[in-house]
Amino acid sequence: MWVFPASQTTAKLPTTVTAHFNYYPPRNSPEPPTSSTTLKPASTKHTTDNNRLIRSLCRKGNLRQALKLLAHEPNPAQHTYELLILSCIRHESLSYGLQVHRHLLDDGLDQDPFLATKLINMYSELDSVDDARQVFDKTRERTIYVWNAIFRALALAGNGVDVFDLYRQMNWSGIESDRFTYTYILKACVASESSVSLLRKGKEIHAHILRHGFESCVHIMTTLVDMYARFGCVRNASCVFDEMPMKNVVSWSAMITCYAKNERPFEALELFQEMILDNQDSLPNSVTMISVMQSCAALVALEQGKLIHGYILRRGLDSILPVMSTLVTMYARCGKLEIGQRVFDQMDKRDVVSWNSLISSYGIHGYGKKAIQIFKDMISHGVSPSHITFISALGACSHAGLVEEGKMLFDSMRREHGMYPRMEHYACLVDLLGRANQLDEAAKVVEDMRIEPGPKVWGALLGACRIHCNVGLAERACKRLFKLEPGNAGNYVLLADIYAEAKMWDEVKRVKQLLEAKKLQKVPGCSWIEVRKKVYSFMSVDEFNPQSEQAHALLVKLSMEMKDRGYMPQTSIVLYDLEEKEKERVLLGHSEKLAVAFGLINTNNGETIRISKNLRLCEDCHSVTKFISKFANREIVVRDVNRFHHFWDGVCSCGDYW
DNA sequence: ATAGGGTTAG
Repeated sequence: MWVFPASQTTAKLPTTVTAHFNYYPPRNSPEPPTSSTTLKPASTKHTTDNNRLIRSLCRKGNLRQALKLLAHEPNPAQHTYELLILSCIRHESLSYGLQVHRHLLDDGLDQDPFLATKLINMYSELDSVDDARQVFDKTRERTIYVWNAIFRALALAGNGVDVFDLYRQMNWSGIESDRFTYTYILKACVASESSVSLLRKGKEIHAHILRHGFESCVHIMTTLVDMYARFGCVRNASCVFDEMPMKNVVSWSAMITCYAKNERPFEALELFQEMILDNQDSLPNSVTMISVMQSCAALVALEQGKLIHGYILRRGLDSILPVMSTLVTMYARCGKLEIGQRVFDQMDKRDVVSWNSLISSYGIHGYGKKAIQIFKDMISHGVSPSHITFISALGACSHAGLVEEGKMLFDSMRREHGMYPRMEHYACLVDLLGRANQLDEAAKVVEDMRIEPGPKVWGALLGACRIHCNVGLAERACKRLFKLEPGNAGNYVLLADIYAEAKMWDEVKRVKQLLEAKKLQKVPGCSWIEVRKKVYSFMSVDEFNPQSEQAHALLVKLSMEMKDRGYMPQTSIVLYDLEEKEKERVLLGHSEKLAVAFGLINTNNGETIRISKNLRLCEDCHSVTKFISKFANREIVVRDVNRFHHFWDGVCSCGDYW
C-alpha cells in the first residue's frame, strides 16, 4: 500500500510558481545562422538580393510569394532552399513542398546530402514517407545525417521492417551508427505490427548499445525504457531505468508512464513520490503530471488526485491544455463529475480534447443526453469534432441505451462532418446495438461494414453476446477473434462465461483446455478502495490479506440478512460446475464485494464508498451492492472497466443497463 | 543539421 504523505509533500513542494514550459516545442524555426554555405557562388549582385528576399519572405511566412520569386531565380543558395523547405513544413503543404523539390531537381542540387536530409525530413513531416524514400534512394552520397533522416521517417510512419532492411545496408557500407541512429532504430522496433520478432531485435540493439559504450547517453537509455514499456516488458524497462547513471525529467516520466500504461498505477505513484522527494534535479513537468493523474484515475484515488491537483496549481502547470483535460478526466474517473465540470468551466482556453474529456466524463456516468448536449455546445462554440469526439459521444449513447440518438450521431459523422467512420466507430455502433439487445442488427452492421472488421468490432459483438447469452453468434465472433487475437485470454473467458450460463459444461471445459494449451491466463478480478488517502486492493481469491478475512465474515452475515429480504444469489454466472452452496461461496469471494465490505467496516456512517474494478461488474455483485446501499444506508460508487455505477437506496444509476 | 516521455476513447 502506498501513501502520499500530505505533510511531506507540502514541505518539499516549491511555493513559487515555476512554469516549466517544456511542453510546446517551438513552432518557429530557429534563427538562421549569419553565414551560409552556398554550393554555387552567387554570380551577380542581383541574385544575391533575390536570395535575400526569398529568405525574408520565408521567415515572414509568405511562402507563396517566395515561390513566385524562386521561379525567376537562377541561382538559389543552399540556405535559401533550406528555409523554403522549413517553410513548407510550417505551412503543412505537400504541394508547395513538391514545387520546391522540383525546382531543386532542375538546379541539380538534389545530390547535395544536406538538402536531401532536409527533403526527407520535410516529406516525413508532411506524411509522405514514399516521397521521402524516393529522395533517399536517389541520394548517392549518404552521410549519417541522410541515413538518420530516413530511419526517422520510416519509424514515424510505423514502417519498422524497412528500417531494419536499410540498417543492415548501412552497416555493410561501413558507416557507424551514432547516438541518433540508435534512438531511431529503437523506435522502429515498436513501430510495426509484427512485434514479437522486433522485441528480440530491440534486445539485440540494446546489447549493441552497451557494447558501443552508449550506456550513459540519456536519450538512448530513455528511448530504451520507452521501448520496453511499449512491449509491456515492465521489468526490463525498470532495469534499464535503475542502471541509468544520469536521469532527467524525460527519463523519470518515461518510467512513470511505463507503469501507468501497463496496469501498475501503484508503482507509477510510488516512483513519482521518489522523484519529488529524493531527486531534486529533475522537477516533474506537464508530461509527468499527465501520467500521474492517469494513475490516480486508474486507482480511483480521489484524495491523491486532489493533492496532485494542488501540486499542479503550485507549479503553474494549470495553463497547459492537456494537463487540464486530463484533470477533468481524472475527477470524472474518480467519481467526481461535478469537480471535473468545474475545472472545465474555469478553463480560459479549450480545445477539442477538453471537450472530448467532458463528453466522455458524462458518458461514463451514464448521462447520455447531457453528453449529446455538450457535443452540440462544442459545435456551436465553433470547435470541429475529431474522430475521438464521436467515439466518446457514441460511447455515451451506448452506456445510456440511447440507440436512436447513437445511430443518428453515427450517420451525421459522414453527412454533416465529412468524416468516414473508422474501425472504432463501428465497434461503438455494434456495442450500442448489441447492449440494447438488437443483436441481429449489430451483426448486420458487421456484415455491411465498408472496411474489414477488426478485433474491436468482433469483440464488441462478443461482449453483447455475453450480456444477452447468445451462443450461436458468440461462436461466430470467436471464430474470427481467435484468429485475430490468439493471445487475448479475455475472448476465451467470455465464451466460457456464455457456455456456463447456457449450462453447456462440456464446452466450458473445452474452452478452458484451449486456454491452458495456449498458456494463457484469465485476468484475475481485482478491486480497489481508497480509505483515508490509502489505497487497498482485493483479489477475488485472496487468502493472504487479513483485511479480507474480516470483510468476508461481514459478507456472510450480510448475505444471510439479504436472503431474508429477497436476495437470490445468481449462481448461474459461476464458471464451474459446482453445487449451489459452493457457487454461492465463490460469488461471495468476488473482489468487489470484499472491497464494499471493507469500506463498510473502515469508513464512517454516511461516508460514500468508492470502489473500482478492473473488469465488468458482475450481475450478482451488482444486485448485492444495490441491497447493501439500501440496508446499510450508504452511497456506494463503483467504477468498473467501462463506466460508473452510483448505488443509493437500493437503486443503481445505470438502471441495470450496463 | 537530427533525439527521448504525455492529452481525450473502448
